Amino acid sequence: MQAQRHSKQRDAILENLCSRYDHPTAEDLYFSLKPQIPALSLATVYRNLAQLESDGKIIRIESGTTKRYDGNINLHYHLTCLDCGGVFDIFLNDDCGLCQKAAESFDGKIVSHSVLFTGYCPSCSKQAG
Amino acid sequence: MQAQRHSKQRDAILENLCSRYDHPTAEDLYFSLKPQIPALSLATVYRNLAQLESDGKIIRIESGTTKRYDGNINLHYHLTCLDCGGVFDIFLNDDCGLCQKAAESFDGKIVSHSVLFTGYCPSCSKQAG
DNA sequence: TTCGTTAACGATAATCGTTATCGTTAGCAT
DNA sequence: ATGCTAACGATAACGATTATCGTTAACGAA
Repeated sequence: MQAQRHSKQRDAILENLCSRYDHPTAEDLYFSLKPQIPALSLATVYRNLAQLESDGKIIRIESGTTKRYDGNINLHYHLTCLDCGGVFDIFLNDDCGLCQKAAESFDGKIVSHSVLFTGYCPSCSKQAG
Repeated sequence: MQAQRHSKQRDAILENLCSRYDHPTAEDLYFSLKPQIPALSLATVYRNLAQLESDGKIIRIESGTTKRYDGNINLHYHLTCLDCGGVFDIFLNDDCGLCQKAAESFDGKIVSHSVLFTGYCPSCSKQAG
């Protein structure tokens, strides 16, 4: 296995992702970084997101058709708004014993977990209900 | 809005899905039903899965690239095996207070939730670890 | 500092799951 | 039986992601 080389593009992608809280798609990041790195290719964004994810530096959110990414790797959950389609963070103090209970009732090995809520975000729930 | 009509295809899809526990993809169901309904079209499978899902009769599992479906609509969670790629059921008695805690700490409205564990299924965890 | 190796890049073609289109079929109310 | 149109089957289109390939640049060794 070869050493991973440093790259401006990967740095920029990670930095951009960690500085925002809207859980962008690969394309969102691409357009966000394009002014800063005009020669950037969308393929490079996908490549680096995959790499950063397998390195455990970012999180992939499986929400609907398009994958979204999160630079916050601390334990937290997400909610997809049925109205605006946005993805929002939900911070709990712990996992509510979910992993322990799951480990007790499942005859396999649990490595990680993710929770995806659906509902209405603060803004949309105030407007309509 | 027009009334939903009955169709053999939809019946067969729902029945097939409810009789199995492997969380098949649309294509899995298509090939499974093809001998029984030779004229079946893959588009029909997709159409009916979407309809059954919006009717609340089945559940869609967002696991990786391909959507999978589950005929069991009772509360339970899933685990994706990192080894074999299969999706397995995890039954807990309740949601461990997840929804309540989330509602308390989130200024929006929560409608539903899903939990996806990753790890190793019983069979794969016995073989390797 | 220069050189050689090759990881990573940019551009773009290919892939693949899913959705849309459209002419035909069949469920069901009249 | 007849008419209306939801649902069908076949297939084209779509969109997100991945693979390919020639070029560029990171970085260890000379």
